Order: sequence, then structure tokens, then C-alpha cells
Amino acid sequence: MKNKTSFWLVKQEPSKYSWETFLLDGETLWDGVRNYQARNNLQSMKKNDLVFFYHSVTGKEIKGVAQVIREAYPDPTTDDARWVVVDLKPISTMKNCVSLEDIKSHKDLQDTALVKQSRLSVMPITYKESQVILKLGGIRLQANLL
DNA sequence: GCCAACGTTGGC
DNA sequence: GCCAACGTTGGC
Repeated sequence: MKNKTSFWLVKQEPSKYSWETFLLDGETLWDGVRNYQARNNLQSMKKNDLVFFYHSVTGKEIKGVAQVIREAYPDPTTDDARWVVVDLKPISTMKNCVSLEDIKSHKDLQDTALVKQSRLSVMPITYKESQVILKLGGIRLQANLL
């Protein structure tokens, strides 16, 4: 069932919300997105989709994999109806964090939005790219997650 | 509806 | 801390 799940990548500065904090929280709502393209990606997420968690600015590496546990709903941190959040929970921490350098230098990851659109904070990842990232990260997900 | 000015993001 | 890239805003 390789096409059942979509893959995504979200960025966050660890000084604002780190993977470690996310692990302690157990789950979080992904708030604060104020960009239409990123918002559209949030709205496209389906329950059980898998989301790579990237640390921007400090670290510049993918720390782990999260899963969508609640699909898009209005962002409670604003009255502006345009913005939405999803709920995520961490499911796996990378054995080897996948750095931006790794991604840029890997031939199969050159076309990721992370490389091409450095300012986008929520982006889709293709199935093929996701498999490369998982392999570089040294983790295997349970088959029932894919 | 164009575009200059301005603000923000994020790599370096 | 700088600056390139990009999004948003507002005057015309």
C-alpha cells in the first residue's frame, strides 16, 4: 500500500519549538502558519500522513518523523479564519539526522522544496524522496504506517 | 492591476 | 549580522 500515505516536511526553528520539546509534549498543534502555500499544504494533509520534522537556522537537519493525528481545523491562535492548524505526534526519531548538506548533495533529493524553495515552511515530499530520507536517517517505519 | 517599498525567512 | 529570495502591502 505504498500510495496510501502522503509525506510532508515541516520546518521549525529549534529555539521556537524543537523536536525534543515535541517528544516531551507527545503531540502538538502546528500553529502559526501565515503563508498561503504552506497553509494549502496543511489543508491537504490527511490523517495518518507522515511528516518529517526539520530544524531550520540552528541544526539544519531533519530530526524525526511525525504523524498527522487530526486534519486541518481553524488556527486557535488567531481570529483570522484564513489560517489552519493540524495536530501532529512524533513517531520516530532519526538514528542519523539528515542534514541540509546531505539533502543538497544527494542526487535524488535535489528537487525537494526544501532545496528549491527555502522559505516555504510546509511542503510535500514525494514517496521516492521519503524513502531516501528514511534510509539516510537510518530508520525503518512499521509497514502499517506506510 | 502594476510595481516600489517594506517585512520576513533562513542559509551562509 | 548580512543579504538574497520571496511574500505582502499600499499608492497610483
